[in-house]
Amino acid sequence: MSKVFYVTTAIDYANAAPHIGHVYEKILADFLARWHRLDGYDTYFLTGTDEHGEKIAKAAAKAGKSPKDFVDELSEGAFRALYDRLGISYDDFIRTTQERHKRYVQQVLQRVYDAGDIYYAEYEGLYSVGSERFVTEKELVDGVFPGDSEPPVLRREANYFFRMEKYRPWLLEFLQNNPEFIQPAGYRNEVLEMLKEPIGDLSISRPKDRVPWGIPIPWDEGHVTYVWFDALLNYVSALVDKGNFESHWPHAWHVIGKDILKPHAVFWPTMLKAAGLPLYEKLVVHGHILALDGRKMGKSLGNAIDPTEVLEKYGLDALHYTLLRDTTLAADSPFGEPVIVSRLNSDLANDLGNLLSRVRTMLLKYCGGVLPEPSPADGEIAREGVSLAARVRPLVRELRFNHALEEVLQYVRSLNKYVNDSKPWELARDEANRKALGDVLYTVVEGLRIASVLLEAAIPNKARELRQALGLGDYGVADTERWGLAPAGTRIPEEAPILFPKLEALEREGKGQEGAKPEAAGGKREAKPEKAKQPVPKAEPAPANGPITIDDFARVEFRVAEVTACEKHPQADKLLVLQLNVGDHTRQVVSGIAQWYTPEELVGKKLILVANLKPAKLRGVESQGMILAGEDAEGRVVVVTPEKDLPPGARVR
RNA sequence: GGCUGUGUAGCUCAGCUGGUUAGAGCGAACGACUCAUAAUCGUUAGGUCGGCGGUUCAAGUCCGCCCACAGCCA
Repeated sequence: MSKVFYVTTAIDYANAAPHIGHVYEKILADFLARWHRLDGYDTYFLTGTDEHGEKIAKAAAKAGKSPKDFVDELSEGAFRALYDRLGISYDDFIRTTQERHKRYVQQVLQRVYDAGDIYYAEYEGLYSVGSERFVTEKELVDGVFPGDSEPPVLRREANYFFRMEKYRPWLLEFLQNNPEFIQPAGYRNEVLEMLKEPIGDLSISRPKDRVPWGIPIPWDEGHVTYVWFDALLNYVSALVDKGNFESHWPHAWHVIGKDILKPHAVFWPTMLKAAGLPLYEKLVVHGHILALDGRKMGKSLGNAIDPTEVLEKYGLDALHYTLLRDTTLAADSPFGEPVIVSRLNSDLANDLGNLLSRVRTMLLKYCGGVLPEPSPADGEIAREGVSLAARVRPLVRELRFNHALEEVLQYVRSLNKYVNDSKPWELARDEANRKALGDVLYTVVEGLRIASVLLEAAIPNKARELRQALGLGDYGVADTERWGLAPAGTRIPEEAPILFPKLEALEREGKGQEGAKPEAAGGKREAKPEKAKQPVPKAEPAPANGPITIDDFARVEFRVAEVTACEKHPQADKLLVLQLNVGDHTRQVVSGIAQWYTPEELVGKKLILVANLKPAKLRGVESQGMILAGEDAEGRVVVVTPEKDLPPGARVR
């Protein structure tokens, strides 16, 4: 029984530049692809871009380009170029505007039509151009569909519909009988919930005169295929084109974001069923990447990570490793540069890179740069090493990538400990210990060989560099289950670059006060957090590093807040604890103004609150923000209040 | 409003089908060592496992209610 693995990512909608979320998903899929290749699977990895639809036609028109030129530039110039630089090891990059794809979509449409599962019907309703679908009154907020810039328009259309509802009972039963089909389980529950009620039929076409940019319906030139029937079929059309449909399709794992769960978990299986095609094997759903403060990333919020920038700054291996190590599929994960820096420095530079460095130095110094002949293996390190793959493999298959990597890192740490305990530098002082010295160094090299292979799917370039620095070649996962494959007598290179240079400088981000920034680099010195930094709110002489931009300013959220209650801090005589009414909710804020105000005189006052300051505990009491105050010539602190009355919660800008 | 999930040491999180003194990494303190990228290794951190009640010989681990947060749906 040969092992086959087919992995896909969602195809990216080519209407704007790629962001970190796109990158995250490709890295997840890349990890799976690389792991399975290393583990002896006949592996095929597909990614690509989704290039049809009204939104693209509009974006192209706005850019003054033809749709074709527009998507060419984004698909090749932005998405594919970025993925190449990221080392995404795709085997095929499909574009839905390619002939091979269009041909296949038409074939399948015709087949389903002939089978009677597609019908023609008229429909009238509110249509959101931004979201490319009909919406209901209920979904509108202030007359606009959330996320759109324009209100929906009334449209009357005749479209083709796919009889999706017909397959609902079948799908529900299938999912109940196949708990592993959608992973992680939380997303499966959501789908089961959706299927408890009618899902309706799926609109699969648009009139061509309105949306010319799409694949024509084969039996009706007046219509083009609507997004999902077009896009989803890429997973199959790419295989059919290369002739490996039969061999690979039944082993397909689709990696997707939770935002497109329904199309993949509901539309797609029913489409496949109607088309008489077998189902894919597994749906791998991931959450979203959030900013470090736990909020959504967005250009307008100014907290988005630019993938190109972090790639250049930290390298692809660190980016891959960190995104795999510090996220979970089951939930949204906060991510940012401090995470990368801290993980890069501790795991990759200190634990792994430094271990390579120390063993290389000793080999060069004590053994003339030649890997010594080892004694037969019997130690703990060898036993642990050869059994490591057996522990990592299931973790990968269960999509617990963070655990899989941590497992290997633990082994790396045990190698460092082994070196410390064995003290090769002492053995080297006495010629009588030659043999023991050689055994120790060989053991570490073997351990590193094993670790490098098991980490290779996450740090593809550096794993090979590591082995090259030891004069070693490439191995598969199975080769880590045997001890002693590093050939004795191997000569290691005299020179090798530092594997993971450490980052000393942590970018100044000016994130909230004393926040959760993992004090990454520099560490030891004198970076004492300077505790009890009481924020006596005196106009905060913000590090005047030149003027700030309007965007910087926009990140601060000021609101009017009414003091509803106030008391002295139980453990600090300079602090007051204020309860504030901020319109729709209340806040507790600790402020260092006890010398200037009594609790009584503050109650009822309206103050200005910095509402999005990261919460902090001051002497054990939580402070959810900060109030504005100024200081007069005598050093007296005065709180800021609105000149005329403003309602609690009103935004100040 | 309905459903699902989350809430464990300062921070990020492990803890499968209930069972020895609740774990790891990071950060911090102290110590050891010098082959190494001021790296590594060891020790220490005394956390009501969100709250209340229940089942049980025994509960972060099961049940009920409540609180907070998130997601999905309406």
